[in-house]
Amino acid sequence: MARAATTSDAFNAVAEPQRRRILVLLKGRERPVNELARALRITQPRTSKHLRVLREVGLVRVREAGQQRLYGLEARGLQPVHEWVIGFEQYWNENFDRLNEYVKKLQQKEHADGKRS
Amino acid sequence: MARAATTSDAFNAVAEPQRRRILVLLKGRERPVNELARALRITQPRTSKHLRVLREVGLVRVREAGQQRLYGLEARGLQPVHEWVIGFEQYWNENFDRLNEYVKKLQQKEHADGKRS
DNA sequence: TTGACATATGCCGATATGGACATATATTTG
DNA sequence: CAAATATATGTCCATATCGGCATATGTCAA
Repeated sequence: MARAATTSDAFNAVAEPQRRRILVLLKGRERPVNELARALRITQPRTSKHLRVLREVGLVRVREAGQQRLYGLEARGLQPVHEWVIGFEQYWNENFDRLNEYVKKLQQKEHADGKRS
Repeated sequence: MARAATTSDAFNAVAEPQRRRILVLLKGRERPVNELARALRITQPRTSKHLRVLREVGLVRVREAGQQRLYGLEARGLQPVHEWVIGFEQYWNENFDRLNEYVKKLQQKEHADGKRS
């Protein structure tokens, strides 16, 4: 077998730096391809290809506007990523460390109390 | 130029399904390589390679324990991902839509009041 | 219709990757 | 030390990409 396809879901689409930048640029307002290309300082073809990936995984939508196409953010597609990551929040949060210590102390106390009674 | 390296940051490390599963398995407790391999039903070498990637981007830490190595979650490495994604929350949240409508109505009201006064 | 402008695609080259296998390296035991 | 157990690595294969370039497709204006 070979390398697994990587441009098939939001996680992979977002793994590409340029694509992340595109999404950031689309916050708030739609933009035509050339504008994005200029902003990112990359060629138009490359921009179109990234946009295609983003479109295929549902992170952007297109709207025809005369001779140009306006790309807009489809943020809902980022929810799976958010939900997955948020599942780890408690593990990096300082509060978690404190809670952990607290629980530890509590257990020691319980232990002591247990012995005592 | 050629393809950009993809296993150099958390975003890319997490783009791989198996690696995501490994991280999930490491929530709460450390685990030796073989246990992970069995749980994921993938070969040990493959598991070690995924762990290497995760280690290089700082998402897991290793601890020698006799003849085995215990891998533990280093959730802090996921913060950049979380922070990036959270920046889009308002755009997918329904509340945002409601807030938007609310603001719009408020502005109309202000407008009306302005006219009236 | 022709020309200018905006995008999308196809093709090629260089390289990164995931996976399977065999094997090297360590550590613990007998 | 030798055997067993646990991991890490190197090699080979097939394929997925990213990027550049040339070019096809589509749209609007004169």
